[in-house]
Amino acid sequence: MGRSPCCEKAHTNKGAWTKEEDQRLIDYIRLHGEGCWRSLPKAAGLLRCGKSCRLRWINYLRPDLKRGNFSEAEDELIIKLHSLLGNKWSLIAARLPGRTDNEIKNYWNTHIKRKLISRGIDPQTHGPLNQPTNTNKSTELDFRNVPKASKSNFAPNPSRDFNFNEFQVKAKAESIEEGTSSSSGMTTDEEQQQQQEQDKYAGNSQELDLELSIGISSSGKNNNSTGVSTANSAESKPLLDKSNFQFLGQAMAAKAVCLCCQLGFGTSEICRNCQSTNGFNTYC
DNA sequence: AAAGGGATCAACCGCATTACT
DNA sequence: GAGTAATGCGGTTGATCCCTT
Repeated sequence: MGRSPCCEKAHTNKGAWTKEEDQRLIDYIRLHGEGCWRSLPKAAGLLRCGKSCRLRWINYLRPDLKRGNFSEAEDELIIKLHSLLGNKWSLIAARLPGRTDNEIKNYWNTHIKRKLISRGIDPQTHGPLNQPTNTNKSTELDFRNVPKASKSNFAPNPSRDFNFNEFQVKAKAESIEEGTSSSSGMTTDEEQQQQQEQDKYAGNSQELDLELSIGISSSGKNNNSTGVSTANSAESKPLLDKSNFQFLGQAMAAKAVCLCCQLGFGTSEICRNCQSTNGFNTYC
């Protein structure tokens, strides 16, 4: 059965908001607060659908919004967050106070993409340009492509978290190593320049403490305890729901090796933190 | 001054997920 | 558990601005 429309389209305004509409929305939210967007337009006397009101408030009218140009630091932060999170604009926006997901998305598409391309960096993969997009390595876990995050259940488990930054830095280092293999057809000078940009970029990644972490459940008791989270956010949301976790599990199972070793902190299939009993390995 | 084209950004659309009954 | 409503998110569109010719 199809879903009913979110609003009575025949009786709603569309397009740009007028000052009067803005004021009505602001006044109403000041009095009653956010929430129940579906009933808000009627209550506020607006001929708009709830979605439209919500978007207008979040992206434009909210008092805590920071208007104006993005700073260089914000640029770099967005790039780094995007390399970690992909097009999860809402998650990225959560780490940039005063900026909205829509704003960041637009800014990415209009400015940062070009900036990265001029640096010789692929905006989607954050690897060198002209590199085959297929990163089909069994040991590589690409969280940028996991399905949309779920809001349910998957609380981080600090005791078993690993540092996502270290993971990312290693991934960067690997991609740079590949970039040096001179398969791109660039001249040596171009390669050197690109390499310098990438080195700078990878170096910055190390400086940035995003406190992004991934937690792996150590017991079957609570299978909701696994997730990637943005740990320093008051409203941090886990990135992995059940299906994502399945993806993660598959990726790890693709090569039976412990997490430390997957991340390059160990040299064999099992590290000192793993347990081996009766021929079965329990990976850390 | 006008036309054309690219850049920008607010707003919309459709889908996914969650909450509720 | 199934169906429906509400909300949130990411991709896309379209109006407007600005620069170049």
